[in-house]
Amino acid sequence: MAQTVDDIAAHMGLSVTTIRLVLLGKARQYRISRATESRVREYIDEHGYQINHSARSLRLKRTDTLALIIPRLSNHYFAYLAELLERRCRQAGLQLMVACCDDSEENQQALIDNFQQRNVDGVFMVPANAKLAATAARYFDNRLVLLDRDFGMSEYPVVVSDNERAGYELGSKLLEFCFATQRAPSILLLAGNPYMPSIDARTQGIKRAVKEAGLGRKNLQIQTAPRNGFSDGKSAVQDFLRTGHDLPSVLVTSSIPVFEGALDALRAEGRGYSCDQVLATFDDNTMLDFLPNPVCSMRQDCPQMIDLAFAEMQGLMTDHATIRRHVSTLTLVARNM
Amino acid sequence: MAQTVDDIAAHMGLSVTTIRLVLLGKARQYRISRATESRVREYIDEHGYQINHSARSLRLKRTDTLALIIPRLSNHYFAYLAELLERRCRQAGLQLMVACCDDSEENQQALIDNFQQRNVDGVFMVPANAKLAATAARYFDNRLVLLDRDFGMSEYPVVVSDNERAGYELGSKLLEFCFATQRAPSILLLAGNPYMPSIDARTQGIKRAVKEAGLGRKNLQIQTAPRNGFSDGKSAVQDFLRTGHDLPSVLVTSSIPVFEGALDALRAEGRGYSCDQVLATFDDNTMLDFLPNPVCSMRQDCPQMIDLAFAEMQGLMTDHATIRRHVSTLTLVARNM
DNA sequence: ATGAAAGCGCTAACAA
DNA sequence: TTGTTAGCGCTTTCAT
Repeated sequence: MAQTVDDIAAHMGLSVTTIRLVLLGKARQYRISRATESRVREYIDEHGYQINHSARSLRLKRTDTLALIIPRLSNHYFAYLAELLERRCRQAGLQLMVACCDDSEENQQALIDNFQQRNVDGVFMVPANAKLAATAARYFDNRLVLLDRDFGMSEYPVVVSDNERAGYELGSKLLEFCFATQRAPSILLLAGNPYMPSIDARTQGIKRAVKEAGLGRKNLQIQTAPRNGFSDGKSAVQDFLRTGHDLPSVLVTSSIPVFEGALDALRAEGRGYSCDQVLATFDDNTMLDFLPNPVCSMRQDCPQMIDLAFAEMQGLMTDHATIRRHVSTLTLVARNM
Repeated sequence: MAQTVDDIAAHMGLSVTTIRLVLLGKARQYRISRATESRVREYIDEHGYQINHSARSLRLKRTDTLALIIPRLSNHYFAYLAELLERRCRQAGLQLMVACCDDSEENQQALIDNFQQRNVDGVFMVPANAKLAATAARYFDNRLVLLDRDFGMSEYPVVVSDNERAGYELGSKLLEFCFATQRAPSILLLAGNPYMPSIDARTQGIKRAVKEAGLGRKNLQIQTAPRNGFSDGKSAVQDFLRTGHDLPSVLVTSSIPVFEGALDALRAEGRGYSCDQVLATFDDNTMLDFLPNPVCSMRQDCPQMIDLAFAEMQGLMTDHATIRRHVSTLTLVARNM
């Protein structure tokens, strides 16, 4: 263990106050004599001093620590959010603790308990459901910012993407492409966990695009899956093919992991899959640029989302700012089309 | 703030010891009367109790917290390591703090200072250089496990992949494929930051494969870049093409971000790039399955690496275990070849 | 079978 | 211009 302020004071025959004022750089400003100040500075330069954060936290009832609860880091979207938020926190002198709940409600509750015990100053979270968000708000005295999923609770600040509009734009673009290239305007949407507001909004957006194009329900087939992972995409495709359906012109997935699982299954099953198959997904990935197919993706503006979320948190930690709902715009990225 | 043990004791007219013994489940085992125990249990069930971790840490000089320092989370390899380690720590009742140093030595030093002040019990890190590893070992009383990069310091436990052998296997496979498909046996290696031991080992492995195949230096061209990011891959390709070289049959990259940058540039520049271009990279990505080219990758065994690393840390935190160097084996994954 | 008290290292209020 | 002290909530040791 490093030296404490008491140690230094004792060794130098001074009081803790004197040492502390020098340490805080308040020496000149307040009252310490030049001589004393430089003596202390020298001693510290030589022997070093590292503050004990546990003690400071106990005293101040503040840990300068924030938490981020996400489903998983192996999903690039969440990893990128985590990277951006970690950097932002660090720049502000705060420590970020990242934890994954694997989309399990029990895990998320356990994490909330844990972060409460560890006295984190505030929490960013991708809520598993509305109830957990409410619990977290109570535990953390409303220093809570919700990310990615909007359960419609106006009591807490939330930062989401405009998923309905994204679905609409994506759907419109895809149908337009079908008409332009003499493809049948038929879409298969693989939706992981339709109970999540973000996934549902995306679905609704696509439905609206189909409807406004004057098309009907046979032009849009929807295959749902319990979650948003690789295996969900895979089994969704398998389930779809098993029913004897032909593959529609366009395949849309609700997230990158679902996209990967779906393509994996498609390539294995074969059945009419080729480079002509139009692919589309929500979220983005550089590798999509390199596929031979026509590929379309809706990219979320992660830097903006994190900026907004962090600003909200800063508001909550200082003045009790107004609670706001931020909706960030997605960008359509089209390749080979 | 939640209730403290003192609060509960005061409210119930008991002493803190009594409350604590019940809380710890040592009531029966020790001496508390059944009546008292159930009274206390009821009270706690009703009013709840969350331990104050700051106070506990101060007293015990132990935070039950570990740190992980990696270059960045937007690289899937590191994100996956982080996810696995976070889960492993959580299962052991420990908190993991993940921080990104962006491959900057100053950032890494700052993070080491920060984690020292926060009294973390141990640190996992991808060292930027040998000196920083030594510093960290001093700061954290040797509770340090190095990951991914082996600077040859036998004093500290380290978990790495067998990069030389991976390079050799990858090189051999690629040359073999060239012969089998009547391609000229020529390789271009794009190596991000050749000063990193892992990258250097990969390079040496490929060199050995070329040599053992009876080929010479004109069969292996190496273009280096300062780091291992997207822009490095991009500029490496641009630099290579600018010198008027033709693109060799095989393009190998030292990491996925370099791969992405390289392909991005290739597709833009055009010059002889097609689906016939053989591609290869270290590290793995599901999307590689979907490229039309012959693609080869060397996949690291992240779960095993994290198991080994965590076991080492547990050793360091209990008995002072022997310092070990773990070398994990990579798996070759070939597509369309 | 239960209680009291010291002390971890820091901060802030109050003395001198 | 500098010093003293209480107390944050917990754990541990020693008394009753």
